[in-house]
Amino acid sequence: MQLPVRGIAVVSHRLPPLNALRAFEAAGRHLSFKRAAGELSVTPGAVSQQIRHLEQVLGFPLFQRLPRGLLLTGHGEALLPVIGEAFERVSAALEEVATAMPGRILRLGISPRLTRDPEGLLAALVGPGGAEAFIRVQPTDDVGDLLSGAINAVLRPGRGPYPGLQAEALDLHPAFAPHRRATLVTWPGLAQCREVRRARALLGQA
Amino acid sequence: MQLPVRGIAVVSHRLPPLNALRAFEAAGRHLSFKRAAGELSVTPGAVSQQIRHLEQVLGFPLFQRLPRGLLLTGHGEALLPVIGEAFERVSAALEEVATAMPGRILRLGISPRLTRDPEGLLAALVGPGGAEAFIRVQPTDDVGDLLSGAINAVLRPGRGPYPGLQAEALDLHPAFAPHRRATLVTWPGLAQCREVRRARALLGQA
DNA sequence: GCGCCCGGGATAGAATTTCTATACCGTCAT
DNA sequence: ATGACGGTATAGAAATTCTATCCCGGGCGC
Repeated sequence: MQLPVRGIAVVSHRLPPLNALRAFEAAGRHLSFKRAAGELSVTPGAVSQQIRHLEQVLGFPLFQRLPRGLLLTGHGEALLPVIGEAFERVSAALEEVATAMPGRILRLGISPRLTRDPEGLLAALVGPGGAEAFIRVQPTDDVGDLLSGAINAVLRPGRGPYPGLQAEALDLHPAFAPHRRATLVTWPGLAQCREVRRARALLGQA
Repeated sequence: MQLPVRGIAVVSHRLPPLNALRAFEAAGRHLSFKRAAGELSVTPGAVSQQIRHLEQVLGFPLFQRLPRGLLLTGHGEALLPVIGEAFERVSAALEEVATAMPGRILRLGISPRLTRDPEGLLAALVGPGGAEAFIRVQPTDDVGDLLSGAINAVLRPGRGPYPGLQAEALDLHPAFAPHRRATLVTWPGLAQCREVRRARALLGQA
């Protein structure tokens, strides 16, 4: 009895490469491989490759490449809402069920203008043990670090604007005194995930 | 600017490993790693590993393992319909848009009792060129070949039953004369995909 | 009661996929 | 004219996925 041969594209389900769909969804939402890469914490080359491969599997282009950014083709426009909603529903269901995903680490920048000791402040907020398991802070307020994928969110003074990003004004926890307000900036694709919501709850006033 | 470090599980989207979700969906639908493997054209060990990894990422079990087959846990039951529907929607959208996925090959068994020359018959049905691009026939009516993943569908005389599989009675194309009816058996996860539908249209009476 | 079959589990290593690093390109702003 | 920007291509590294093989416990047939 012959088992399936690797290396040829057999019909194994009705789905194309799923990681490539994830890259497509993020790139379609941002209309930018560079920004999708930042959100997914990979390099822009990785996203470019994934999309190129997906287009080959499907047999048509999904994007029209511009000098700065992308346009969706008709096929791309037809697919993006469906893929986006599917991922949204899966993600929401997992958020409901998976109270914690051990091993997932939120890399959070905290502006040096807000505290000189981000790790100390974090420890003060969460008490001993606990939250370090899901968050890792570093002293930066450079949105460029967020865009490049070096961090996943950044707490910084100032209101923005932050085009293409999700920014939320927070009333800061008293531990930040004398600072009272700041903005938590993250990727739209991460804004609703559990770790970001927990961070928001920790850093803000209850 | 520090790019993301490989090897640690960073928050990169709200989704766990997508291939593992695919394995979960198939295993959940069949309540069997073995049958899921058959549908996905991988080995049962691959499915077992994928699910085990997914359970580690999520932090809880999805299945209760039995000596013969599986039960879904409460978490597994909560997730399966959502994941299943999400994949269904994605798949349907892709079926709508992707009129052909170059490179996808349907491995079809045709019973030697229906024809001694399955390739010749296939050529007669499709005319020169064309369909070979998506279908590859071999002379077998062994449902075990389907179950093991060696083929994706089988055309055979007889009505079944075929528990856990999708079976459809066909009025055969006159090229099969004197045989007039047969059953096309495939996996439920493949039954609606384009290649299977095209095969059904080719083999049956218009 | 025993032996065999079955489906899941574990592990080592192979194969494939995904990613990074690097250099390149064309366009745009200065 | 030049530098910055975002996409592209490629080689090779790293990670993921898979296969092969052996093992296990439970169920079933004899």
